[in-house]
Order: sequence, then structure tokens, then C-alpha cells
Amino acid sequence: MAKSARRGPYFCGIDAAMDVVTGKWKSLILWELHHHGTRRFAELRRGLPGVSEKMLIQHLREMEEDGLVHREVYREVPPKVEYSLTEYGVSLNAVLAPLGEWGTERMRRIGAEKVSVNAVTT
Amino acid sequence: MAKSARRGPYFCGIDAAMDVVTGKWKSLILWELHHHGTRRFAELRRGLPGVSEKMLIQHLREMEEDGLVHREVYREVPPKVEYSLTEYGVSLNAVLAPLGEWGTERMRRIGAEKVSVNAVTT
DNA sequence: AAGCTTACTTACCCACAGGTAAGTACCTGA
DNA sequence: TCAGGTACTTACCTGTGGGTAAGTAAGCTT
Repeated sequence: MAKSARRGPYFCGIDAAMDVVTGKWKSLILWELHHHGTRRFAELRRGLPGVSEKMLIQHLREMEEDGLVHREVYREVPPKVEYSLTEYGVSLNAVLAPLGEWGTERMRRIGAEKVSVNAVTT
Repeated sequence: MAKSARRGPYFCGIDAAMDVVTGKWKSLILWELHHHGTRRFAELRRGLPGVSEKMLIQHLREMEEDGLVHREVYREVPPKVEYSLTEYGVSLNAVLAPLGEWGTERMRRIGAEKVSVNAVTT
């Protein structure tokens, strides 16, 4: 193991920012936490249709390492863990917003479909 | 092969935008073209220390497919090809700017090094 | 006629991102 | 007593992103 890193060296700022966002589900996790404020592990899993438990945890751990996500453990049974964005994570989400709008426009432009996130009618 | 794609379906806008930016050198190419306006193949290669010719072309082709980059061929010998950003590419770069600043701040925060892009004293 | 230039193309290879699936510990409800 | 829910952990496997390096076409220079 001993992967992780994400400490450069980088070519430029975008490079450094991308390093933290790269990962199939990271931006989605950011989005999910931003919208719900606080989510439990299983809630996140249900909110990201297709994610495997392994990748979800791995990404959450890395984002915690990077200071984007806060992990709150409640010592109960059954276990309860709540994830939320840190200030830093919120700030990242903020600068991602314009990119998100650009992407939404791109979806219109190329007529891309949206993944059905139905179910979660909660 | 027949890879490429980059047509969704996507979970959200960020997802759709990331799809176009993902690739080790794409954001750097965007940056390079943004700063120089127009660059020849070999100039780009020199501007992105470490990039292989294969990846550079592959990325340029994909970005052309995606409408971000314009490729102008001059039928001369030796061959001359100029790459530049399209309006669409420029607009992507614009929304990436805040992300770039966030990344620059992150580099300060974690004390990351910058890749030396010396040489290119041109 | 050999060599240099540019802009690729092609074949081959490896590391790693990410998926699948089973296992763990603990308690609750049927 | 046993399935079910929580939040993971671990082992294993595969696809592919990206690297290396050699080859190609065409004309100019020496």
C-alpha cells in the first residue's frame, strides 16, 4: 500500500486541485455531502448508485487525509459514522461550482444522459 | 480500440466537465494554449516536461473531438501544425481558473513543490 | 545519397485504479 | 437461533491509462 501521497510536485494550481478531486467518485461525494450536510456511510452508498464499498471508503479516507471531509464516529451498536464537509471541503466545492455549470451546459450541448438516481426519493 | 466516448451518462455537471479534463496532461495543455494562444506540436511538447509524444497527440485529438482545441494544418514540408483553443476551450479555461487558484492556495498550505519548467527560457 | 527536420503512428508493456465478493464484530428483532 | 443491519477490511482480478521506443512520409540541405 503506502499509496496516497497527493503532495506534488505540481505543474500549477489546477494540477494541485485536480489531484485532490481525481477519483471516480470524489466529486460526487463532495456534491452529496454539500447537499445533505451530513451523511452516514450507507446513505452515501445509496446516494452514489454503482459505487463499491471499497472505493467509497478509500475515497472518504483520502478526502479525510486531505482535510476535505470530517469523520465523526459514534460509539454505538450498530456502528454509526457521520461524514460532513470541512470548511476546506466547502471552499473546494465553491470553486467547483462554475465547473459544474459548464458541465451541465456541456451535457445539454452533446445531449448526454443523466444517471438515474431515482429510488432515493427521500 | 474505439475508446474515446466521453458522452456520459453523467451523474451531474461536474462529472460531465471532469470527463473532458481528466487525463494526466489535459489541464496543462489547456493552460499552455491559453497562455501562448497558438502552439505547434513540438512547442507543446517542450512546454510540458515529461509528456510523451503518444499521450500529447492522444490528448490533443480527444480535446479536438470535444471541441476544445482547434487544429490548423499547414501543408508544408517539414509539416507544420498549430494548436489553439476554441471559444469553447476558452470558456472551460475560464471556469477552471477559480479551481486553479484554490489549487495554488493548497500548494502553499501543504508546501508542495512546483515542477521546474526551466529550460524553456524561450 | 545520406541525414535532418516535423508531426505523427504503432507495437509492446506495466502499474494502478477500481470492481467483486467474502469475511469481521456487535447487537436487534422475529 | 438465525437473518439482518451497521461500517468496514481483505484478497483477488481485470481494464486501461500512460510510458518507451522504433517506424513513417516528405522535402531540404550538404
